[in-house]
Amino acid sequence: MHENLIAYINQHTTSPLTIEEEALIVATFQPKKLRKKQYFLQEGDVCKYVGFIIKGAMRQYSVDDKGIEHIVQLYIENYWASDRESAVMLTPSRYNIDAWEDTELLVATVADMLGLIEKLPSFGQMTRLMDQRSFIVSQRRLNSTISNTAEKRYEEFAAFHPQFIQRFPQHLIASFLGITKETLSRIRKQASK
Amino acid sequence: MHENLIAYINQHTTSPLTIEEEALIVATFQPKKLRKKQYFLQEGDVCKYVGFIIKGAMRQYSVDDKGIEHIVQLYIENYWASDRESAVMLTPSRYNIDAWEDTELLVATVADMLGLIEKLPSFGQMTRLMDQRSFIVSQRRLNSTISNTAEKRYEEFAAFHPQFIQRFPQHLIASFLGITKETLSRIRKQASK
DNA sequence: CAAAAGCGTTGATAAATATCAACGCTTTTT
DNA sequence: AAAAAGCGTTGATATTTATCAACGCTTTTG
Repeated sequence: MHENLIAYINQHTTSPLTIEEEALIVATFQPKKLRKKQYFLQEGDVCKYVGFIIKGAMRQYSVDDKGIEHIVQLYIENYWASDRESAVMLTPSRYNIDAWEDTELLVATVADMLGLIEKLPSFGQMTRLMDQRSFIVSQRRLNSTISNTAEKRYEEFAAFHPQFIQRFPQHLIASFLGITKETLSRIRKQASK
Repeated sequence: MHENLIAYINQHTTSPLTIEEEALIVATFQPKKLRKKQYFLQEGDVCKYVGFIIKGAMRQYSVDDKGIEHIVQLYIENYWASDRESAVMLTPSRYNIDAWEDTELLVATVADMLGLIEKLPSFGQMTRLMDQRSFIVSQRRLNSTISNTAEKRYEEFAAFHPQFIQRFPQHLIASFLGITKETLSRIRKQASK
């Protein structure tokens, strides 16, 4: 169960975890299963947990006045699910996070994460890298959104994230790209000619 | 000159810098002046420097096939200017960063920054916080972009970033929001009624 | 197994936004 | 001081994207 997480940490650090450190990781992260559609975080709650996905797929989204969902993040295996904004700022979340497929997670509290960062240099290094990469990916996506047409955005997305295309239905991809499902359907029709 | 930076670090850490640590900061960060329009980073170069703005204003932008600039970031006093993507991944930057006003910076190399993070716990703490906040701000902006109309996006931006509205011309704000200057002009006209 | 919900597609139409061109005003450059 | 460049605005028009409604197919649910 925890092997994936250990391997993941070791891949993202310069010095691998010692046996004792591994034990601390195992003791800290609790396995948890979510059924499809089950919430991991609900809008309005302060995010107190971080989940590492062992198996499954999740999504993070806001809901506007009209009740329309807007996907800000898609998660699959080896991704960290949580609302960093809420967890860091200790503010109520503007997002929901739920399971799109039945999902197995390893869960730690935000407080536990801070403790691990203190105690394990490797863990601190890994989370720092995650923070940096999250920003990088987000900025790229932002740049793509303000620079490109919907069509180009979809092409780029499909090229760089084929895993997501296979895994999530089109209407979620459309939402992630900031367009309607109808528009995406038409874009794909055009492109296939 | 370095007082702003020292104060900034102390504001973003739990334990203030010691005298020795302050000396190390001062020794590491070199003052640098940029004239208006001067580049701090050019597209295609690997970002090797990080600049803390003492006085002035800068912008970071990509240029598309048609030669149109798309602003991904605006910087003023107490902001850190750099392309994190290029600096972390060691890849050629897709962005330009230049001075919008005459600007005074304190500059360190990316390598120096890594050294400081190793040596000074406070500095490590501060940069971690910066990484987290950058992501948070970016994700908020992304959510706003995919969820709202141009009008709402501008309202939100004006409400949360009045400093930028005063400091940068409208066509840069428009680009930052992902719309044309004409559209922003019309939005403002509407809103003023 | 039947009913319902989820998904992708298509058509007709409306709304949002971009494009192109022109103008007046201010600031910067020569 | 004159010329050029930068900025914001407006009008006319084109393009992109959203909205609303309907349909067929598949998957899930009762």
